[in-house]
Amino acid sequence: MKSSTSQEIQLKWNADAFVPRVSIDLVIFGFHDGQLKVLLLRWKNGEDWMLPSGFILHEEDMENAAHRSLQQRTGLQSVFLQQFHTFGEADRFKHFSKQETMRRLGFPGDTDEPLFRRHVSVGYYALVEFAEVVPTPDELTDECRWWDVEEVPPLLFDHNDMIRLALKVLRRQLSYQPIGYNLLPEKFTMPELQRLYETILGQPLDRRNFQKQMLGYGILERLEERKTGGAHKAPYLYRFDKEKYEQALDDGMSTHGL
Amino acid sequence: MKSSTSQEIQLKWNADAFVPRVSIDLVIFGFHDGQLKVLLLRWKNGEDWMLPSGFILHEEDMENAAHRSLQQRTGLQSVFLQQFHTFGEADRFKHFSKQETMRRLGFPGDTDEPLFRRHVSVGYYALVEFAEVVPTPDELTDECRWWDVEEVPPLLFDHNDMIRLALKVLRRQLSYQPIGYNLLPEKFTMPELQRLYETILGQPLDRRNFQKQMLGYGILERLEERKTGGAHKAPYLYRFDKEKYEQALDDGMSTHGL
DNA sequence: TCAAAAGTGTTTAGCATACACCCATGC
DNA sequence: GCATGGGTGTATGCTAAACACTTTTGA
Repeated sequence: MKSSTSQEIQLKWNADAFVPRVSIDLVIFGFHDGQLKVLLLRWKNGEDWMLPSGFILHEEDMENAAHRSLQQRTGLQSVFLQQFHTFGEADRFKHFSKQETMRRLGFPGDTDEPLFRRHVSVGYYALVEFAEVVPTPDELTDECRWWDVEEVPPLLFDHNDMIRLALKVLRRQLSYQPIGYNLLPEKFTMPELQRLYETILGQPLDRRNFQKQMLGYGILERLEERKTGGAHKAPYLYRFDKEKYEQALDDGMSTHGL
Repeated sequence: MKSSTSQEIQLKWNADAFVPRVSIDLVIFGFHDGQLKVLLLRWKNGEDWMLPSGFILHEEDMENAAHRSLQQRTGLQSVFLQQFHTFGEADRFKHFSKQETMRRLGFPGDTDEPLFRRHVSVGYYALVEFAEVVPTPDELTDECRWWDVEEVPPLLFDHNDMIRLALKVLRRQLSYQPIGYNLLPEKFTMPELQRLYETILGQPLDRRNFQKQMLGYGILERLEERKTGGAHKAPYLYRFDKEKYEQALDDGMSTHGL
């Protein structure tokens, strides 16, 4: 753990550019290798991991700030992004105290570092296509990579709570509106889609019922056979009907249709 | 519209005591006379109405701040209070521009009044027992009273949007968890409970199915007959089983069980 | 030819909807 | 006694859950 003074870091992060006291935290979900993944950042010169976060520019809509931050970490432009909870506890330091956290992150003493002032944080979760993401650290972090949701280490602040709640909301959401458009490649098989659902829900589903349900939504378009190396009967490929998919999303919930 | 300088108002509202840039807005629902009501405040010396709002003390949890503000407006201590959305648009002035709003509220010129700086606002909705509320204006308002949800006038800021969304979330919530504990007196009849549901949902329900569904939740306790002046067959009185009610709430959703 | 994965259709059960009859009370 | 509101039970239908057989393919 090398020394890096708070000055050093402050230089690269201009607190004045942003609305103070409000932050955005992103729980970015991806799906790969039959596992649900979440994107985490490792703080400079250390072993501490955290969620990607962002701040709101003075004249910027918060939702835009969330999209912008997501874009900066993943390279992705338009994805499923949903506000799920706002965290407003006075003390949001969980595994380590504020003092301890500052020390670990290279802010010695009790400087009045804007980063460590009390923040209210708005949590968003995103569903993105794993293969298209280019994980990119920011000015404060050394590394950005996917973690298996089941293997997330103790994170800084209350970020473990955030992931847990995001997952809870995601699971509920799954039951009344289709999800998958942003988590899978353009063409996918029904078993792949099913595995995605099973992974998110954490429980096995019946193949036949699943297929019926999905097709029942009327948002899937079937293509031709799938050839590739699969060592068994070749499954069909499907594609989402963007139009109808969006429709189904709106019908379910949405914070927009005020 | 009398003159009241911004100084006059600022004196009574100490912005330094609170976390800046974050506000809390409360959509307080009550039920009376077969109508869903919402509690509104009228700004000093004017005709402009708005939602009760609050701010977070520096060392205070946001949820506590919401409860505290609610307590101050209603006198009620423990009620159903739920965060439903955080509003983060850069410009949250709807019916009137910022300039116009400041003028109407007695802040002439473009003083840098903390109240009118850009805020991110966390919306909570509350369900309270109408008869127990003592509507109480705050330092910035002259009047606090109930409005029929259907007859709410154009409000300041984006407060009409907030009510609309709160109602939407409340309706959805109603479908997967019981509600009513905080909106009705301790003892109530099944038809009363039904009228509450019908009012919230904005549609008539079948008496018999409604009763079955409610009793199915296993959260109601039936008492003896109801005597009073009702000009027809006396309906039974019921009471919520607090234990089981709380249980049912937790089973449904909840932002707590992280 | 066999195991493993995928495609398809039928039965069943639970819950929500629709609906009808009897009882109490005030005018 | 009749209109109004309240109490209760049954029939129906739809959707979700449970379940079995056939087909393809590589080893």
